[in-house]
Amino acid sequence: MNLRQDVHTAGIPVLCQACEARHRGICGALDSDQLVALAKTSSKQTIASGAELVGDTETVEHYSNVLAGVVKLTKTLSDGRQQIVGLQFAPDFLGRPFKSESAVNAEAATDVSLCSFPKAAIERMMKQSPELEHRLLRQTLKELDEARDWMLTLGRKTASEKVASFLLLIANHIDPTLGEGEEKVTFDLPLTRADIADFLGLTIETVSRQFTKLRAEGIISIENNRHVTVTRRERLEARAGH
Amino acid sequence: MNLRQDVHTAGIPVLCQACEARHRGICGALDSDQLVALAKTSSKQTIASGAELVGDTETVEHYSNVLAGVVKLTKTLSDGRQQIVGLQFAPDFLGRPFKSESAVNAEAATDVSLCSFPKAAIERMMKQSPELEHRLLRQTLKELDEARDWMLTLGRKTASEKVASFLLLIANHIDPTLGEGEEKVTFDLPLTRADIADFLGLTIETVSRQFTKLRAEGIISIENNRHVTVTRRERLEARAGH
DNA sequence: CGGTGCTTTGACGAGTATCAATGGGAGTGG
DNA sequence: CCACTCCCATTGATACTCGTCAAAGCACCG
Repeated sequence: MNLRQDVHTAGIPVLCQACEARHRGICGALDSDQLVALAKTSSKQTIASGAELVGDTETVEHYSNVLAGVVKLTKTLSDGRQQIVGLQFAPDFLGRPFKSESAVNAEAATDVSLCSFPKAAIERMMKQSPELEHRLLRQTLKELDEARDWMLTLGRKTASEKVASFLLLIANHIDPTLGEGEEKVTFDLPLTRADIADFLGLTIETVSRQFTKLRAEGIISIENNRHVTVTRRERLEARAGH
Repeated sequence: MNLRQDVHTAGIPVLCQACEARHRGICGALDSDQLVALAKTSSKQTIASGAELVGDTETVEHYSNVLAGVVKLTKTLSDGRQQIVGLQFAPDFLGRPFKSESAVNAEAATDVSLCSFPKAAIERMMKQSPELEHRLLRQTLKELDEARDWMLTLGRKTASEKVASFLLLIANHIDPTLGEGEEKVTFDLPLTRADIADFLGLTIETVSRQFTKLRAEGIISIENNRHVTVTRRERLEARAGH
C-alpha cells in the first residue's frame, strides 16, 4: 500500500479506505476531514506473534485499532500465574482512555496488524466529536458484557464446559452470522494450548485432555493442533451449558 | 481528578441536594436546569434485601443511581449455578444503555435505596450533554477494570487467596482513603456466605472454612457472622497475592 | 539426524465440592 | 420466660475434579 497523502474518494485517506475500523470500528465516528487529520499521525504496523504491545503499568502514548490478528489482554500474579482477561479482534480498539497506565498487558496472540495513533490526537478529537466518545462507550460496554460472561465461565463452569465455551466463542467470532441450521464450522485456533489454558483458568494438560475427549466423542476433529472442525455443533453447545 | 463544579443550591431539586450521585455519580454532568427536568420524572425508592431489581432478559425501562446499600449483579446457568459478576455501591449507576434487555440479574444484596428515572429521559439528555456520556464512559471503564481484576481472581487464585481478596475489596470500599499505615479496619460484610461464595466461584462451605482459618491465624476476627475486623492487614494483603 | 518447542498421555496427589450433621442467633407462640 | 422453628453458618467425612510431575510423541528446522 502506498503512503502518499493522496486524497481520493471524497477525501478519505488511502490508509483508511479499506479499513474495517472505518465502518465497524471507532473511526466510523469521524468525517473525512477528521480522518485526514488523524491519518497524518497514524501508522500501520505489523507485529509478530508473541510480541508485547503494552506492558502492565507502562505509560501508554499510543492507541490502536486492531486491523487483523488477535491481541490478548493478560494479568499476572507476582508468582507468574497468568490470566487472559480479554481477546481483541479486528476492528477492536486497543487502549485505556483517561488513564496514563494500562491495568493489563497486551500481547500479540497471532501476527497482528495495527493502526496506531498518538493518545493526544484521539483525546483531542474526542472533545470535538461526541460521536467518537459514543462509539468508545459502546465498545467498552461490549467488552464489559464479554468480561462478565466470562466471569460466569471462570467461576462456575467445569473444565469440560469451559473448553466447549471457548470453542464456541472462537467459532462465533470467525463467523458471527452463522445460522442455527449450520452444523459444521471450521477454523484455526488463534491461541496456543498455553494461551487457551490462561484464558480458561486451567492448565495446558487439562485443556489437552478435554480436546482429546471431544475428539473421541466425535464432536470435533483437529488437524495440525490448530485447525478445528466442529462436527456436532449442538452437542458442543449443550456441553457449554448454554 | 473529579472536577466538582460549584453550582448554587438555588435551582437544584430537593431530591438532589444531598445526593452523592450529584457529585461523584453521573448527575454531576448535569446543570441545574437539566437536574430539574430529570428530577420531575425521578423517584427515590427503597428496596428490601433480597428483592430482584432487574430480571435477566427482562426489558428495562428504568435506570437508577444507587444511593445506599449494595446491589449484586448475577448470572445463572440453566442448572442453577450462579456467579456474581459485579457489585454496585453508591453512587454507582445501574443500567445497561443502548440495549433493551439486561444481560444480568440485579438484586438487592442489602437494603437498598435507589433514585430511578425512565430510560428515555436519560437517553434524551445524553444526546444534549456529551458530558453525561463522558461520565458513563468513565463508570463503564471502571467497571471493566474491576471485572478484569476479578477474572484474575476467579481464574487463577486459590480459595484462600480469593477470600482474602474479597475482604480487601470490601475493606477498600468502606474506606478508600485508608492509608498504608493503618493496621486495623472494621466493617460489616454486605453479603451472606452464599453471596460471597457466588462472588468467588466457591461453595459456602469452602468460604466458611477459609474464614475459620483466617480467624485461627489471628488475621481477622468476626462477630455475629457479619461484623469483621481485620487485625493484620499486611498478612491479609500478602495472602491475597497483592 | 539430533535439537527445540509444543502437545499429548499417564500416574499420582492436593484442593475443593459434595453430602450430612451440628451449632447458634432471631423471631414466634405458648 | 422458655420451647420451638427457621435460617444461616460451621464442622466433619468422603469423593472427585483438576493440578502437578514425568515421559513420550510429533512437527519443524538447522
